Amino acid sequence: MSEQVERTQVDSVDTDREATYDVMATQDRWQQVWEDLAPFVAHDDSPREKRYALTMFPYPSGDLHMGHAEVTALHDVIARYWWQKGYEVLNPMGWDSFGLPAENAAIKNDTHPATYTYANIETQFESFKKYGLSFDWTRRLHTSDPEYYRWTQWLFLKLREQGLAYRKNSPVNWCPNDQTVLANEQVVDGACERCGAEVTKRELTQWYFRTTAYAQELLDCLDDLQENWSDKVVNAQRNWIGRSEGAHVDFVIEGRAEPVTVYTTRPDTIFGTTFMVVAVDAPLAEELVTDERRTEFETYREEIRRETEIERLSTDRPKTGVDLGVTATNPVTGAQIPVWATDYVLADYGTGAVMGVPGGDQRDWQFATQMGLPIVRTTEPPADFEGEAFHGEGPTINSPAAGVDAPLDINGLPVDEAKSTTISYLQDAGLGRGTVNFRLRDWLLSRQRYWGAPIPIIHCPVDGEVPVPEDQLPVVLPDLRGADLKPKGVSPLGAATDWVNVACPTCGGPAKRDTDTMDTFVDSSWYFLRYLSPNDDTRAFDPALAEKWGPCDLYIGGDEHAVLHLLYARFFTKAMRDMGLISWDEPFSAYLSQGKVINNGRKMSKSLGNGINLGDQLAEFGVDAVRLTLVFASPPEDNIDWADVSPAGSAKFLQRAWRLSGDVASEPGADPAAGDVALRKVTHRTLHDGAALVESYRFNVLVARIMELVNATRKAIDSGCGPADPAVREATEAVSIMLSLVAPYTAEEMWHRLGHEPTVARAGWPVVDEALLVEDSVVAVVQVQGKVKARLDVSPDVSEADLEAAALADPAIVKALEGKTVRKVIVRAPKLVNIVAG
RNA sequence: GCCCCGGUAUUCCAACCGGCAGAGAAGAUCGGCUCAAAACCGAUACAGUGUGGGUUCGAAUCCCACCCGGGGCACCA
Repeated sequence: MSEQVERTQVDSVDTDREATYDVMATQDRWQQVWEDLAPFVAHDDSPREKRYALTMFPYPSGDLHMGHAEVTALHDVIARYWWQKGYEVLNPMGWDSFGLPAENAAIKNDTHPATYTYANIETQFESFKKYGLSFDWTRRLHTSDPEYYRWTQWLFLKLREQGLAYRKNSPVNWCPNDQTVLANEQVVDGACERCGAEVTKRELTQWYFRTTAYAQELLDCLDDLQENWSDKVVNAQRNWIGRSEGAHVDFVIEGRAEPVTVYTTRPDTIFGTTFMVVAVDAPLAEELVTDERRTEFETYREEIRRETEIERLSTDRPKTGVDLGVTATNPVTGAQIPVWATDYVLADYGTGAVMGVPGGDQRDWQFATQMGLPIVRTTEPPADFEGEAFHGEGPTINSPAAGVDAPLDINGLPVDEAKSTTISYLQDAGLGRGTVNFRLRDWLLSRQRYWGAPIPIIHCPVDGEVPVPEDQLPVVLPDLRGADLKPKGVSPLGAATDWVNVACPTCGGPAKRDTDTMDTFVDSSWYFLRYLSPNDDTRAFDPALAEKWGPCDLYIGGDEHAVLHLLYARFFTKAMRDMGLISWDEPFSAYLSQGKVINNGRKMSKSLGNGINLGDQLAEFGVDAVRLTLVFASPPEDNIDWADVSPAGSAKFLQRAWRLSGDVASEPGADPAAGDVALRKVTHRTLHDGAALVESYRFNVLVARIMELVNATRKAIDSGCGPADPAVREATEAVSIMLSLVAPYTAEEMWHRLGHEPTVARAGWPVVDEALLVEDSVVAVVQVQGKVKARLDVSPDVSEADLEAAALADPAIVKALEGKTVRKVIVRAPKLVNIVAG
């Protein structure tokens, strides 16, 4: 070979090295190619093993932001990995497009909520495509489409048939600003979760889903989910469901046939019950109050109703209440005790009535002190106890008190035994029974707003509640816009007279439509099933497809939905299973919660002026660098502080990786077996470990390992085996494939420069050569008293005896042991020897 | 108050079943390249793992107590 030719080759390599990677041009080129290739369409009839990857679909408010960028970047790592590993991957995306912001925007701009909604959806759709995600866009859906909410309404009717949707009158949370009721879950610290206004109570007839019917199962299944769900979320759900064990105890009321049942978790303290308290807003209080006390009671009740939740929840305020004028009989002591109404007892928890045990409950203590009621301790506190009520462990006392003749004696028993003994006694005597209670309430789903799925019920004066016949679904929203949507005391649908008045489907007489819409969490409780056949106009979803694709193998989203959305979707799944629509118990086999993107230690907000605009970041650093930054910054669950990370550093790394593809001097298909073994070992180790890292969601470490391989390849090219070695090609191809999970544009460009056809996303994860994972020699550490004194190069399969001998023969060890007696030698071949000497 | 999770170089983060505290990155300093700067290449420095005990031949890792931070529940009887 002439010198001339050699120099030309070198020159061309050098030119390539100097060339810079045109990020923006690359993005434009490959986006178009991918659109034509459609490599991520999931085929229902594929023989390959399925994987269902799901990310929480966005609400269409404006364009995508950093939060969307993070969750989808993380999600895409898994989805793309599954494709590379040979699975058929279902990875759909859509929009949760009903909701209040669109309605508020419509009022402000005098338009229809759909205008705002669908314009934003298009904006976000274009941004998603630019962002290079592996979504199957053929399955796109919007919950605000009549074709979608038709099936939301259908499911509502199915649930109603099962008795899982019902209407009841009760005090509910009311947001005076949004002019709508709120679910318990949407009230945070007494304020509306959405707008922050102080929530008040209103007595209204509303629709509920009977989530409590599944309370125990929702709790039990968490044990299995625990393995593949974030601890945080499992814990939050457990707390939310709030199971407690206790007893129902019946108290006979003077002059009343029916006893009043109370719920208590401490039946062992029953001897200390010196009064009874019922919730002031419970119907029971109204029933019990004597005529002499009625006026006083009603005044008090009005006072309480006017209070906001915030006032009611403040814990250190004085206890209030009214004596109802009746007495109850303590079932074990026979004592006559007064019955009071108060606001510190909740109407909708337990039975709405409580036995007042001031000696064992701080709230009762405060109440008793304030009202001058007697206090009896029933658990002996430790000698140094300085508090008021005592609810800890200790022997039971005064149960009964000295000299009192009672049918039950639990004195001296520890709390646990005292409880079970009391429950057995109550059960035998027909005075009560052991029971379980949940904090979880039924899900209030009615909303007095417009932009949601109308509840498909017609109210007929003759036939009552009549479901809209299935063949008349969907009940389409009337065309309202602008001022029609303003809160005015009656809901927008209620004011749409033409729409409201209909013929009763049963008798044909005049009737009215239900004027509420459903909470948007209903829409998102089943969308993962609609993705299976989003255009099927004959049914909500195909059970056969649910069988094939479900449940979701991984769901990624934010913790803000840890209790609401996830719990509701779990409830829907169980209900649908019991209706025979699906066979699985849980919708999401694994759940990964992603952290937030913050800036400078604070949440991004307009008022702080610390917002990071996604579009600006993409324009400055390119899609891949932003995605890489988000994936590399921290473990997925942790928050990312944008001030701590370096998208410029990511861009730099991508350049480094890209440059490798220009340096490779062997032809495509070059046999790597002939290549440099040292580099091949790094490549195969990285492929092997990389797969495990993805599967355990340690994406940040995966990136670090790819960086390591890039560094090793760079070194091999510059000062090792050189660019023509086939191991360099093998390594660079591996980088391209692994990088395709995080930085698809760069990976595709590299793949192309390596002489391959698109798309690298479907190239397949290279098969790892096990032989290359074995090390020729490893470093064994020799410690004396736990301190490292020598290192030995040994074979990985060295015997313990040989290793020990080698260690004791090492000059440094001999020196360290001078004048000492070896007492014990611990050998862990091939890694370590520890010599204990003295 | 109860329940979860976390605390490792200046910073973000690694460290498998207890076995050399450092994989990767940011920033810093120095050097090479350059008329110069950026980019690029190379080198260097920086922690004994929140605190105090315990178990162990050996602890970032396991146990106990406490401190700090994040999250959930909370007048739920």
